[in-house]
Amino acid sequence: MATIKELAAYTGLSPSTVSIVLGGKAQQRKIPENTQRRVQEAAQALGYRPNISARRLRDPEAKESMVVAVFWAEDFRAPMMVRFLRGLRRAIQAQGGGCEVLIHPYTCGRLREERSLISLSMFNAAVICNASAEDLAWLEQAKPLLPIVLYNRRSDSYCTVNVDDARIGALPAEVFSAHRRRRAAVLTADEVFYGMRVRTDRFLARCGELGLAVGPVLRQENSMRGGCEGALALCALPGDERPDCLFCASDALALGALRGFHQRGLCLPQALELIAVGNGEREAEEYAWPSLAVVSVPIEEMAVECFYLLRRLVRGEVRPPFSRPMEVRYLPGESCPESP
Amino acid sequence: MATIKELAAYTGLSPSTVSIVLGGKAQQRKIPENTQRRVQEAAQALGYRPNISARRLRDPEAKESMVVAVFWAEDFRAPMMVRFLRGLRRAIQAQGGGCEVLIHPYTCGRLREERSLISLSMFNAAVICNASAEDLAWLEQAKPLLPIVLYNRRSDSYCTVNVDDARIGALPAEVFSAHRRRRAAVLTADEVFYGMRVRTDRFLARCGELGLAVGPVLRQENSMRGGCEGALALCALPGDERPDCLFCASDALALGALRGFHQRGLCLPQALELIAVGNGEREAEEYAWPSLAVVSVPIEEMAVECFYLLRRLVRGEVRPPFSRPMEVRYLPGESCPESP
DNA sequence: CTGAAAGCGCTTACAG
DNA sequence: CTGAAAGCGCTTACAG
Repeated sequence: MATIKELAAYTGLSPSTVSIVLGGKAQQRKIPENTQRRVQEAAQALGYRPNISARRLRDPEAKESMVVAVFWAEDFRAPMMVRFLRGLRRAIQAQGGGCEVLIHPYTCGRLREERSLISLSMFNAAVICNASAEDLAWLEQAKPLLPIVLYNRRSDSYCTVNVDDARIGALPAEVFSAHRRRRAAVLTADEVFYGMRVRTDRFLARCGELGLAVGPVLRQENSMRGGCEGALALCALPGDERPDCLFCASDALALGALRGFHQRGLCLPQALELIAVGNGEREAEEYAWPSLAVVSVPIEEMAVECFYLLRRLVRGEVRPPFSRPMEVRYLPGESCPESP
Repeated sequence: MATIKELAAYTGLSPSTVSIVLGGKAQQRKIPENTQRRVQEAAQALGYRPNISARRLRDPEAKESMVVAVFWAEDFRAPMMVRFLRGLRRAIQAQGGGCEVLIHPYTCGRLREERSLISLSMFNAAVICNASAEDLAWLEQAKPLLPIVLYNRRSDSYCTVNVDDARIGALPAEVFSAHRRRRAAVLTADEVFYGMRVRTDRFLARCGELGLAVGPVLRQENSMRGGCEGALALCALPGDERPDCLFCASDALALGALRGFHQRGLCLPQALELIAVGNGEREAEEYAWPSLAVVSVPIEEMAVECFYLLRRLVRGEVRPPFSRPMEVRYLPGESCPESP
């Protein structure tokens, strides 16, 4: 990678002149066309690429601004990143900017391979989302030296922003019970983090407490396809094993399940009430047919809190571990209406 | 913002020692606990925040890596960013990494306010997505000095990656005509860029060429809500004005329309065939009920091409303007099956 | 155990 | 019109 110094040597000009031309200030500094051309040709010939860090180091405006990395799993959870970034953006704008967002997609379970978390020279702080148990274990031991907030995970040594997973599981059970449903089923996916298990377990336990029978707990790929297959499997059950209410672990599963139920002519909510964990776009839930009843995960608000927590961490105003709990809300929908 | 030098002055230590402690190398350099504490306390007291640019400037690994900014509109198009980032990530991984992605949400029409495009000290190159006519006009005149690729826009002075908007409009007309449909309608939204108008105009023109009557051209908010309202409006038309085929300008509009048609008990594809511009997640199209027939916009592949073009631009291997055309594909679905 | 010095690549007064 | 010098904030040999 050529530097300005090298271009200077190559052209026989000084670094100052080269810098002026490359910075687009030739006009105001009255550099003749000819000199400009020499510089441009040299840049082309030597493959010059400006060093952004060096430029930034000199830029007084840039000094105030900090860089926050968002680690997000590059799997079925990718679409949820939109909601998170929306919240993050909101928080940054609310403080008048001054924060750049660096996206770091990563493979779940391989957070340890992300050198940037160790090198300390890529960003000021990081929000780590979607961490697996392995990733968390590594974090507990590696202890990166920069401010970190974990999104929707528990930790004894980091700052975290959390939802109450037990509540997410209990709520649907209570609604189903109030609606006098008799047999509940669960449509979920591989438990990529501990909270998912808590949701399912707590749903089942609460059903038990309320006298609801619990039908099958189906585990499918966390996608619409998985949801659709799950629904078809439920419809294939013999009549007495068929549930009349269903807890879906994600919007994707639920939306796919709607298709499966349509295919089989099963009528919601009459034959089956459905409540999903609302982790997708609200509009997709509302304009589904039937619209989805959800226990809504406030992803945008959680992103805002992640940012605030990070800021307090950077300023030394909070010391980890610290957990910021967030409320989940139950939003009825046609798949499980308020007054059935 | 305190610097290491200031911490050194404050503690009476040298900048070297402070740096060693702050870099987490106290152990290996045998700095006594006590000195460490002094440094940490000073950092706390003075509100020290490391300057990432300065660190990066010294990091030999970081030197190779470049920073690409993605400008994306923070409006109804936000969800499409997921597909774009997926493609970008794929391209970066294919070349073995060495590229950071900076997300720059912006307000459409206000690109001119993005100082980072002028300052040159924030990133090496940029992909500008969703630019409005105003934004494009500004770009043509302001001519930022860094490598820029425009996503899905036309330009006389920039490199661009494009789909054939005329083809996107013509294709559905041809399918409807082959299916012997008689009256076509359009459900679209405000034309936030020129290509959208081309799609609609070309659809209408092609219908005319093929002898298809054209019913109303409805303009709604580009969202599921808008789509739903559009569908309800279509159903409210008197019988002889009601279309039997519909071209939707986006997946969001189409998915919302499906709900509207369900509400009115309109049967797809019998009563009405529907083809959408496929700009959303493929899975949402396939698992809709009925599944959507789409003219698919290859967003991921376009992102890959944006990256390649940017790389060639950075290396001086291509000179703007240059347009990379991308193929669109027609994917039948239940809303407009191959053999009706 | 700690410090003085050099240098990463760049830009900007300042001087000529 | 162009160049020599200083300095942005940091880390790392090197010396003691």
